[in-house]
Amino acid sequence: MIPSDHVEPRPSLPAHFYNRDAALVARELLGAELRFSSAHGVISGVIVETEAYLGPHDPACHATAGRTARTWHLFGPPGTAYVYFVYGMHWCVNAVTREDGFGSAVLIRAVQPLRGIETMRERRPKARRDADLCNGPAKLCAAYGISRAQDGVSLVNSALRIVERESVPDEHVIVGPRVGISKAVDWPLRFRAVEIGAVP
DNA sequence: ACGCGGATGGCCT
DNA sequence: GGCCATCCGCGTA
Repeated sequence: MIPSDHVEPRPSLPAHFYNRDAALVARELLGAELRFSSAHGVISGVIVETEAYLGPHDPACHATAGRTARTWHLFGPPGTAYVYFVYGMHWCVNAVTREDGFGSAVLIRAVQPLRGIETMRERRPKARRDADLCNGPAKLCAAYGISRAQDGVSLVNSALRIVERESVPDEHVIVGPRVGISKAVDWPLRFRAVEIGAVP
C-alpha cells in the first residue's frame, strides 16, 4: 500500500519551458501539476485553468505599471513565481514567462486537488465540496497556503514548483476571454481543460 | 439558478 | 481618491 504522504518524483518544467509567449505557456501548463511542500506536507493538484498576461503592451497586465515594489518579480527570469495581493484580502500566483526583465506571466486560475486535501479543507472551511477548494485563483492560494513568502521563488527549484504530469489535447481545451479585468476584455487568453467525468 | 454588493487594504495617480 | 487578474452571502426566482 502506498503511504498517504508518498508523492511520485516527477521532473519540474524547466526554465526554458517558460521562456516563450505567455499564451503558449498558459496553454501548455494545462495538465501540469502544481506542488507545494511545506511543514504541513505536500499539497498538489493538476492545473486546469490559466490566463496569459502578455507584458507591458497588454493593458490588463500588471507590467503596465512598470517595475514597482509590487510587480518586482513579474519582471524576473522565466519560471519565477509572481504572487500578488488583491482586493485587500486575496493572493494570486503567476508563472513568469519570457526573458528576464520582460514582464509577462501566466495566472494559475484553477487546480484539481490531488494531495493534501485534508489540509486544504482546514484552510478553506467554506468550501462545501472538494471541487470548490481550488476553483479560483485566490481559492487555490488559500488552500495551498501561498502568500507573500512565495513571491519571487523559483517554480523550477523551490518548495513551490510545477512538475510534468500529462498533456491535455486540443479538443479538451476551451479558449475564451479573461475574467475580472476591464481592459482588453475580448482578448482570448483564458485556457480551461474540460474535466472529463466531472460530477455536476 | 443567478445577480448584486460588501469586505478590505495596498498601490498608483 | 479610486481602482482592483476575488470571494461569498444574500436577495429574488
